Amino acid sequence: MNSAYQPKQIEIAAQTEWTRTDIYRVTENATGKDGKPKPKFYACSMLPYPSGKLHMGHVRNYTINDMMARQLRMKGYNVLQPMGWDAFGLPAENAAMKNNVAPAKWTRENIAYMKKQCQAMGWAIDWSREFATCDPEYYKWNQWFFLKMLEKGIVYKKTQVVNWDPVDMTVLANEQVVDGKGWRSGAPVEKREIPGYYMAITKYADELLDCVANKLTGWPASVRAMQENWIGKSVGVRFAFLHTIRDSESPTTPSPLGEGRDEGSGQSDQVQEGKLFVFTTRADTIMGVTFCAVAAEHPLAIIAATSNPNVAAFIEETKRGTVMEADMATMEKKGVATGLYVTHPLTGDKVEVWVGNYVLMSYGDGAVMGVPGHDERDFEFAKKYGLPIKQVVDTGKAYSTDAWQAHYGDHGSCIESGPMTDMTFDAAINYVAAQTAENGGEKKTQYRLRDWGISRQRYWGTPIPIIHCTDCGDVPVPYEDLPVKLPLDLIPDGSGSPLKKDAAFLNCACPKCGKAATRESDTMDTFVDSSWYYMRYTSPNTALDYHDKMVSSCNDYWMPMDQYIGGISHAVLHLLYARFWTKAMRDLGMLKFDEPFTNLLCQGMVLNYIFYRKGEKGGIEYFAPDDVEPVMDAVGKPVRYRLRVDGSPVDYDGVGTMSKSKLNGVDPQDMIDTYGADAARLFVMFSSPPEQTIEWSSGGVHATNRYLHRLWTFCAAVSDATRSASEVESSKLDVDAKKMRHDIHATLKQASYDYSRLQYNTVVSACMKMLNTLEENRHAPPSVVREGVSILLRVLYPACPHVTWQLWNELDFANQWGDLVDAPWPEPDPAALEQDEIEMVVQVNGKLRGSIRVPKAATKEMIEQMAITDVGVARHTEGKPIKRLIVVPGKLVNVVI
RNA sequence: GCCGGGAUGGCGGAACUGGUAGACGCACCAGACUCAAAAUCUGGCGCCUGCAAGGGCGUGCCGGUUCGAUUCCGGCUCUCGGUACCA
Repeated sequence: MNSAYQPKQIEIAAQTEWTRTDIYRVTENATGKDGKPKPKFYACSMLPYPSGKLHMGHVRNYTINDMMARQLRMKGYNVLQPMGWDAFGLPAENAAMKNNVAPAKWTRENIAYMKKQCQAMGWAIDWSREFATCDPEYYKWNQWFFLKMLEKGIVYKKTQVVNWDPVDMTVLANEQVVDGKGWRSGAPVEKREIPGYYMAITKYADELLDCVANKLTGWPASVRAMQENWIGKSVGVRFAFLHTIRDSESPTTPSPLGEGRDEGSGQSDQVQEGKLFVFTTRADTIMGVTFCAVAAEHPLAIIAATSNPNVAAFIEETKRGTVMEADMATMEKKGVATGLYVTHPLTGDKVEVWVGNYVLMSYGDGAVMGVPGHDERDFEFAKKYGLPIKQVVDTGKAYSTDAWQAHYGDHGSCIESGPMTDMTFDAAINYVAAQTAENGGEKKTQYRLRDWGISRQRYWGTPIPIIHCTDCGDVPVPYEDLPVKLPLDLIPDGSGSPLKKDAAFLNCACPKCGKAATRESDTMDTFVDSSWYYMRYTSPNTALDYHDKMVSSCNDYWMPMDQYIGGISHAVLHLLYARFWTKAMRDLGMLKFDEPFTNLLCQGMVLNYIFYRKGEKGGIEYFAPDDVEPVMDAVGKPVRYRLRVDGSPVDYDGVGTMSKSKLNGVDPQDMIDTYGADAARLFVMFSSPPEQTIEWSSGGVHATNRYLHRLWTFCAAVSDATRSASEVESSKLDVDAKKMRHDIHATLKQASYDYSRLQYNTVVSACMKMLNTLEENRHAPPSVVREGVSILLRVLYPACPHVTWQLWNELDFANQWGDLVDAPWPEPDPAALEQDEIEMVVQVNGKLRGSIRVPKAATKEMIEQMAITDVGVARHTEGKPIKRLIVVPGKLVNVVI
């Protein structure tokens, strides 16, 4: 065999052979060597956005997936590992504007390049199942399912609030808002209400929550907690303050927000005449109400604004700014009195209505009762505007209205509460619900979760299959006319969707009356695409029912998915939408299971430095870290940064996830070109455990490269001597050979355990230890060396499939065990793990003072005797009485004095 | 703001259920080989102290539980992810 490791040559040869034999293609009827069906294992990663090049997050994600898939295949599973492209989305439109190229062309070219990179990485992907979400064959089913959900009432239309750029005259994504300003225009962003389609995920709130607790046992606890908190179930009372307020301009109460409301959130009758409904989890504090606060969009606020200029001005002011929750929650709490009064349902007192910017229209009824005595936000608000603060709950601790204290929000017993005085929390809640029942009051469950708005005023997405007819209204596109195809040659210009200006797309006939009509120009949120793509993979396009069904019959074999892998950034939105979508498909009779992902691994983010500069108009421009260099002070600490090309200054914005928009992604191609895919894969796996965030640094790739060179050189050196070595006979080995076998098998045991808990960085450590052991014992009996090499190659193979595959063949293991891809996973030999003597450490008062070697069969008394007579221990115990002796078998002795 | 993570040598990280802190590597230092460099090989490497044997300190900060705490509990700091139109 060649004496030098040549990664390029080896990797191309291996990949060529794998492609020739189509070795990673899987079917639903695979059988093992015993003729029995193999158990299936579906291991899938979140699909990449084709931004141009793979970045390190992709390499990490798909190598984790690949290690799992390859190891489980060796363990006898029928493993599916597919790949596809999340091809719709904003970055394609940005690239189109920047380079004057159509999103379709840009996307397709990126996919072609990134697919080559995937293949060069040697991932064991079944490419026969590949597709892109911008394929009409795929997004047709987004449209089909949208219409099915519309029929079922899961899809409905209402208004939505969006970020509006008044200069570019366009809707902005949250990401396109920087410091409250449009990213291109630099103009302050405003809120604007427009119509849109919604999916009623809140109808499933209870089931989604219940399954988090009872079915998602293979998910990380942190993700389950995040989903629970996101759904945010709270139990309380919804009741009304009565009033006689009327809009002076119209006889009936207006509904400025128009058509529907989130039915699941129970917001259907908030504008009911004469009643101001509020929801509260603290009905026990109802006697402490000193004001009511409504959102700026609330009907009472709108009515007040017609006659009160202060209110009108305040409502106008709240329109400034963005729709982002982080902005809403951190801004200064402000309000204005309306001069309107409602009646307290229990006391009959007059309570003034305020408009507050901290009241969210999207939660509950868009109105709250103000109890400054026991709610921190209300307390702040009351202090600011001089409203009365009244204590009505005794928490057993001192109370003063001077400053808020955490215990004011605790449960206790009611005081100064008239008929409710001395009531417990539960009694008070029941009492309020009963007393307000006559006017619609009731105990109620409220969710923080909102329905999913899917309409986007953008070009590069799935067209929403609706036709607007002046006579018939909104008409669904007939199923036989699907897909509504997206034109491929448009180039956006930054001022609204180009679909709105494309007559060929827009103009059509109404399916109902045949008159001229207009297509809906909004497209779907890309989370729609990612809500079910993993089921389309299971339906290979060779399947008979692939073209006329959303998912083929093969989906029943592969789903639910055994292991899903992806970034922690998707812990809530994507993973919640996918769960909802699955339940909706189930309810349409398409699936037999409730949850799509049995086990979930959330890999940590790969972070890199972020550099930017503010443009003249106020917009922001990002720079790639590779194009930036630091300027050092005398001590060698970076004080500022500049562009390499012209020395102009740029600002440093800390570290953050690698993203297309921030230009801080790192292309792995240089690493692959210099060291090969195996070294790159090994480096990424070695550098940290899968779930941990990593700050990118490339220093260290050459270490894994060095390791693979050492491995090759070692195998070449022992090749001739060990090729025809016999089986190990453990009883005939000398002490050194036994020790070597023990080390190899103990390390194998550890590595197998680490594979099972997906801790791949220590698997790599184990491989390094094994090579160290082999090198130190290169003159051991050939049978023992050969066994050691056979174990090392199989443990390393899932991480470095090319070099190990080549060595496996070179050393003639293939004849013995078969192709490495399907070779049996090695098991540690119990005989090799046996040890005659065990080393135990001895502590004095918990501090390490010595160590003893004890026979395997030593009794507790023998161990204690050896421990207290140890020299290092005696030095510290001299002259002091021993109070206690703690023996942890096989580990340590602690002498307490 | 709210929800969920994280913090261990100069650096990446290890330590499985409360039981030897720093495995495995990187960087660095010294030596070997070389005309020289690279590569490779050997040894050293938490901090302070000591000629050494040894001793003291040490897992973001403050406190607690325990024979024993990186690990459990309470309170902080900084940082990362998400926050519903980035994907």
